[in-house]
Amino acid sequence: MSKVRVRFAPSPTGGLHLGGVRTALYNYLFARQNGGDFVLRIEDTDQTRYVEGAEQYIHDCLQWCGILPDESPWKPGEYGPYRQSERKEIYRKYAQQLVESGHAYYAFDTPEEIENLREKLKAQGKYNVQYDYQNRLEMRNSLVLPKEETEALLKINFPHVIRIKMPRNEYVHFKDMIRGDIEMQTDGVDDKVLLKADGMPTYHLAVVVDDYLMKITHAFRGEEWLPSAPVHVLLWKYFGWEKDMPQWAHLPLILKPDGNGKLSKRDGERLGFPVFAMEWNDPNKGVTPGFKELGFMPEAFINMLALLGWNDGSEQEIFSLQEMIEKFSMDRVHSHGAKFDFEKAKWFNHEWIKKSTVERLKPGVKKIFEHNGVSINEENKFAKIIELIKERCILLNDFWQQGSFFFIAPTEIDTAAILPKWNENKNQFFVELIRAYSLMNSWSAEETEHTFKELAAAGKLKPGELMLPFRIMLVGGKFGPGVFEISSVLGREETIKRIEHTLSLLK
RNA sequence: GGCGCGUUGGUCAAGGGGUUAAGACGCCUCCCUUUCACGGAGGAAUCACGGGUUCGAAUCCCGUACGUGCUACCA
Repeated sequence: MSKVRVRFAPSPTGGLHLGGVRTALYNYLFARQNGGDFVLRIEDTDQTRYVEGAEQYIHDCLQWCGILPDESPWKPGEYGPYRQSERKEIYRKYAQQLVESGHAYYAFDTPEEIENLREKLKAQGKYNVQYDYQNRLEMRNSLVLPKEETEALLKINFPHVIRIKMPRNEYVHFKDMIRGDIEMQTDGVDDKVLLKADGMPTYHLAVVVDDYLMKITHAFRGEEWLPSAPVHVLLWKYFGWEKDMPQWAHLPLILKPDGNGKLSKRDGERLGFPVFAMEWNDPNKGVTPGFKELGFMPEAFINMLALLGWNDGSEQEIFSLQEMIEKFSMDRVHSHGAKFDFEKAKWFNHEWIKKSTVERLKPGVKKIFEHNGVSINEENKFAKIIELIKERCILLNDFWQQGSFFFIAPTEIDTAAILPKWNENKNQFFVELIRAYSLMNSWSAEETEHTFKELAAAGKLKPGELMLPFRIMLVGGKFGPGVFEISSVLGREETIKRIEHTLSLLK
């Protein structure tokens, strides 16, 4: 049994969306689980859609997710190059081999001629408007042209493609790791172009040749590839590589949360959530933020993604990468698409924030604070703050909203929430509280609470009615952890200053 | 239109001939907390439809409907 070898083959045409990351993740899990290799290959044969910088971006996304493969396109590697544009010559050689064996042919039809064919078929009311066994003999290709003419055209480099000659009325069988045995008839598939006029291969030729040359044992891709799978299976056969054909798995689609259809970038914009792992800066279309920028932890992101289409059969929902490697199995991946639910995605992140240690959270949270103009000098105090507020943060960015008041005195005090029940007795209480606090020997949450309650009892006031005003004085509004915890972190001086400030506002 | 794939609460889903049809998200009620969360208890809500097979079907088979994908010199 040869070593397991999988590949992830994105095309550098835009941001890395949810489905792409999930395909990469499943590839990664499978490879790690079996002690195999995970190859990253770049499908950049469509030069019209190629976007500068997308390769590096894909690399960065996978790195952020923690699932970078062993061999990247930037290292030569054992089976490189990994950019298909750099393998151009290889594909031509194999395509010609197919022509020689009679499974493919040269086609010299111009785009207009193809268009004419389509128009003609439509006019005849034909259902299948495609270049196939029914009409290939009426077209301009090496099947009908005399040998000399074909050679002459090739010699003058007349624009041409190489098409596969799809057999008529044959059945192609293959096994899908998720769907089981699949049988498809060849008639439904047209004579796919294998090599384009610009010399680049199409996906159909490139996957087969690359998977063979790179010794791929398991090929996982989106469900949208299922209809053209017979072409690929046939190609493996025509090349005589049948025994090396990888095992297939066609992954379910990720669908729009509302309505129907595949999740797209537009849906994210429309519904207000990201669809890319990381911020994607399209040179033509501008910046689209990703899960990372929104404050997702990579652990939560891949956990959520993995569970969108797979579970281990237990009630467990929170998995670390390591646990996923241990428990993942392709035969428990669903065969149907799943609608993406952003609320659930946020729940995963919340769970991960709660479960993460302060040490894990610290660097990221620190960056957010620094981004907001607060530099962290006291590590211990910062750690205490994170511990105090992490359970109420759903996204990493919430740490700022939940914790900024520890560093910056609130500029807006919600006095409207205090005023209705405010009176002279309460005012007096806080004046005395300031004095009592300034006389305390030490400063802890327990002690400030004790002093607070004692003073309230002395003034015959209910502590409960005083705690809300106190909270608002310290944080500006009705939120945050326990008030005495807050004042203990804030320190005596700052606590008193904030009480005084609000008191002056209430006059 | 053709072909492929699919269909368990609003969403993610377990379950693969006998179950009171798990669990999670979201929603609602209550408790805890005189903030907000966290936590705890409870609630509403589901086997697309029609035929078979069977003593018995969410589960197996067929059909229909619906959804989705492909039907490019895009991947």
